[in-house]
Amino acid sequence: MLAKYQEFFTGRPTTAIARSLLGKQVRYQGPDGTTAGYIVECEAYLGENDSASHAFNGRRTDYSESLYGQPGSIYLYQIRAHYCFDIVVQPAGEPQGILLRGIEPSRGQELMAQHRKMTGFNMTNGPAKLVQALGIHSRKLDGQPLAGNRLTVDLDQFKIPREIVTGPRVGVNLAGKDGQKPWRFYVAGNPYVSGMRKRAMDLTSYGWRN
DNA sequence: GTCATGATGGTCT
DNA sequence: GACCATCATGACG
Repeated sequence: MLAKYQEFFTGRPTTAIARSLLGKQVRYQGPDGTTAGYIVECEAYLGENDSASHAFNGRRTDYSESLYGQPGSIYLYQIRAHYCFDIVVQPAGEPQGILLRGIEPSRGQELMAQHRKMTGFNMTNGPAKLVQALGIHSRKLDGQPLAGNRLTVDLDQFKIPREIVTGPRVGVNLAGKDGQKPWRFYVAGNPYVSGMRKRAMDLTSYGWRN
């Protein structure tokens, strides 16, 4: 199982891995129940040469150490009063990652609403929102492998996007070298994509082919 | 429904 | 002491 994850998260450009992550399912088995959702939005961070990456110019500290770990492991970090969740990709020592920015709840919606104290699309349409909705509120899982973990990604059961939209990443320094690079990917029309305009939402199919 | 603003906590120099 | 891969709110149209 571990081998399957390592294979999926290596061997192709990180942008290609990010695209193929759309429609896969994230699942977390928390103490109060299981929550899950389909990935509808993510961003690629390309490591030492990416001005928006935590590892830009080879920066390496205890804080971001897990970004340098095995492919298919968890990079869980804090930004202001919130937690965000990256999947580490590429061989160990190559600090690239994919930030999950939006999921469409598929299981444990009531639990998510409790965690978020909110309902509807606002529950999971942002990187810190989805982490909170799943029920994660610490960095305990930082550095652990996804394979066999209580926080994991299901690579076998997935939905297929009708169309994938590409654009500049959110919240990064636009003036930086790679600030405008089109390394954000999302399912066109899905209402759980962060910042999705209401008129752009496809409320019939949510942007899926199946 | 769109936009600007302030709160927020930990890390790094 | 500055910097942030953010979020919720409240003002406007």
